[in-house]
Amino acid sequence: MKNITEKIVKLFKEGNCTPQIAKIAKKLKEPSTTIHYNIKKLEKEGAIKTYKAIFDYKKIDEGFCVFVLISLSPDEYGNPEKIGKDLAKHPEVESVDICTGNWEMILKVRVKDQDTYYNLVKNVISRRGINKIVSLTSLKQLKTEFVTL
Amino acid sequence: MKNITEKIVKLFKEGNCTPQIAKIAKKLKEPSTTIHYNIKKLEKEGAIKTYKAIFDYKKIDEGFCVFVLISLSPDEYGNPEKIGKDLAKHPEVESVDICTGNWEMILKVRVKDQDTYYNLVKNVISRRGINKIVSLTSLKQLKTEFVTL
DNA sequence: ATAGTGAATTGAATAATATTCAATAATATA
DNA sequence: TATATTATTGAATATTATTCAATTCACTAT
Repeated sequence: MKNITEKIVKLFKEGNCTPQIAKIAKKLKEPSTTIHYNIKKLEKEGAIKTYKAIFDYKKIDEGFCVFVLISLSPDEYGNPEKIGKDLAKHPEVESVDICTGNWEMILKVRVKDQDTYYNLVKNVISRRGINKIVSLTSLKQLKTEFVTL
Repeated sequence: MKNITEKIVKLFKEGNCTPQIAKIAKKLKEPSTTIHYNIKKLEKEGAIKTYKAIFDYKKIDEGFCVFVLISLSPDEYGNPEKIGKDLAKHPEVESVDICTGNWEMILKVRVKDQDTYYNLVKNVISRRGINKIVSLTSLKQLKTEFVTL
């Protein structure tokens, strides 16, 4: 037995999906060529970044979800994007935002369990330039990525 | 001219996409029927919730993104999901999480601009049961929904 | 070990869908 | 009003998903 599902999940996280033009056409009661034209226009304008799958993360071994509020050390205020882009490279990181307020950065992270998260904090998140972090663990997700669970 | 794009964007937020089986098959060098079988299995197990589009939100008039940390009033501690599910109904709300720590709930919200957000806070987020909120406005998004921008 | 069971893989045939293209219509611009 | 640009659409084609049946694989109990 090949373990294909893991590879599929990985591909689905970033894309490898496509619009259902025929179904959209039926729903909107328009010709499929019109829908096709408008979708391609949205893609060319860059309004649509990609098409991807949304998961029940518990079922793909990523049930532990944490919001990480990050306070940067003052010498990093001038270039928060450098740290942010580094953190964004990690596949466990769902989102990276540079923010206003008491925290300069917010991560949303998905891992298997608390142990895995602890290792991520030690090995990835704790680094020079990061002054303080507050971890808010999600106990229950009611909606993600605009999809109600 | 019909304004179809708005309707398409709305449909794409929750689904109306589908996997690209042929392309995945080529990437993984497996027969497309094998890929098909494995994807359908993931769907039946409920591991895949839906297939949808990811946007450059600035280009679809949702450039203002805020993380809302919510403190519930003590009489709501027993049933935070009621408020959460109500909030999840609103299309501006990308995610709703029940959390540990100083805040019992975290929202991620996307609207057009600060004015629209102000109205959302007044009309939707401020309600009985919500004790205190802290809004962390995203100044720059480096990664969203696992997609690097 | 091995027979038996259910699950996974796969090729061939078919059904469904996206895409291309050219014609027309609508809108914007000068 | 004339002209250029953009949007809509039907018909033809290319691509892709899906179905089905056959085979292989993995696991369990004897």
